[in-house]
This record gives sequence, structure tokens and C-alpha cells, in this order.
Amino acid sequence: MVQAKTELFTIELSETARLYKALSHPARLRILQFLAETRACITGDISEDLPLGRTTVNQHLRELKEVGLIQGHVDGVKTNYCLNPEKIIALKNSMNDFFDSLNTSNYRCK
Amino acid sequence: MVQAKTELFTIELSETARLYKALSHPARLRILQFLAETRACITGDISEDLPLGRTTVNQHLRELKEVGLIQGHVDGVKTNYCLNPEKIIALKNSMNDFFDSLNTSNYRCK
DNA sequence: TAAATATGACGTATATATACGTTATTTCGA
DNA sequence: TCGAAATAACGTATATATACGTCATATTTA
Repeated sequence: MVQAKTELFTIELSETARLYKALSHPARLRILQFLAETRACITGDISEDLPLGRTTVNQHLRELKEVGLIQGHVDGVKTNYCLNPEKIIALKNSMNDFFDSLNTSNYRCK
Repeated sequence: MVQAKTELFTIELSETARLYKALSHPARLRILQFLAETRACITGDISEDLPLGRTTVNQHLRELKEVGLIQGHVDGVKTNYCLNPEKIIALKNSMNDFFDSLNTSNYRCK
């Protein structure tokens, strides 16, 4: 086996890393911004706003949904996507916690 | 071509995504914490602290160095690694800016 | 009811990431 | 000076990620 060593780390670290990974692609960041701007929770044709194919965008949406950052409500043929504010705030806090844990305030090298 | 569509997005978004990607692996998060704890800037044998081989750790270190989150000072045969506080703080701010830009305070779905 | 539309699921090709062995290089100490 | 020790560079195998075409399904609406 070459990978999957992710389990050898703290659950907390792994979970944090998983969230960062969800944000590690510009398309997904853009999708989040887009959903925030048009809080109308527009359908999957967010693809109109992106230089990517529909299926690709759908894939990114799925990834964001998997980590809970967005939600999708089926409405007939369409699917309304929207942010999950609670999760977003939780993520923000988690990030700040991590950075605070680094505590670089008095950090001195060497 | 199948990938490299990263260039089709804002430089800012791409850069932000690149930073998140640097944080998307538990080993790299752990390395940052380790460097923060033992602010002695211990050598590359950070590998002692990780369930990974030396070369793998070195690779992660290189990635962190590439985005500027850590620095490496050669000291004879050894290399002293340490955090780059400025960059870390900048990253933290960048993250908060991004999340603030989402402005979920009055977000309402649908 | 039939055709159009919107999606998600599935499959696939290519690019990256991850993990690590091996080798070359550099430096310190005997 | 020579060998040991610490690294970085390089190469490679496997796992994931990315992008997209195609197809099946479901919902409208004509």
C-alpha cells in the first residue's frame, strides 16, 4: 500500500485537512462565492458562471456537499444549491483555532 | 488537455486555492504544529514525530516551503526548518477575508 | 402522452499527489 | 584525508483528482 496513511494522524487533523482539501480548487472557491452573491440559491447552471463543463461543475458541487459546506434542495427538475452557513462558520472557527494553536506571536526562529 | 484549467480563474482565487492545498494533508498540518511547538526549529528529523518515511516528510516540507509557510536554513549538514510567521499571519488573514466575503450573516436559502 | 429540459450517475482519460527507495552531495569529526 | 551522517534530488509505483462525454431518470409543458 502506498497511500491511505491519512489514518495514521489524529482524527481532528485529518478532518481539518479534509475541509482544506475541499477548498483547494479555485472552482470550488468560486462556487462558494457565487452562492453567496446570488443568495437566490441558483441551480446547478452555476456552470454558466464557470469556465467548466456542466458535469465537472456538478462534481465540484458534490464534493462541497460531501463536506457539508453547501446543501442541495431538489425542486422539480431543478436542484437549488445554497450555502450551509452553520458549517461555513464552523469551518472558519476551526481554521482560526488551528492558526491560533500555532501561536506565532512570539515565535522566534532558531 | 484535461486539466490545468486553473488558469481560467482569478489569480487571487487560484493563489488562495494553492494555499489551501498546502494545508490539505494531515502530515503538513502536523508539521506546522510541530514547528510551532518545538520552536527550536528542529531539523528535518521531524520524521521522528511522524508515521512517515524521511523522504516523504522531506517532500511535504518542500511543499510547505514552496508556498512560503516555512523556511529552511542550512546549518552545516543539517537544515533547520521553522515557521514563517509573516506568511502564516497573512494566510490567516486571507482566509478570514475569503470567509467574510461570503458574508453568511444574513444568508437565507431560497 | 410525447418531447424537451435539468440533473445525477457512470465511465474514462489524463494530470497530480503521495509514499518511499536509491543515489549524489555536502559537511563534520576522527 | 576519509568515512559517517544528514539531506536533497531523482525516479517510480500507486492512489486521487480533474475534466468531460454519455446515458438514464425525472419533471415539465406543449
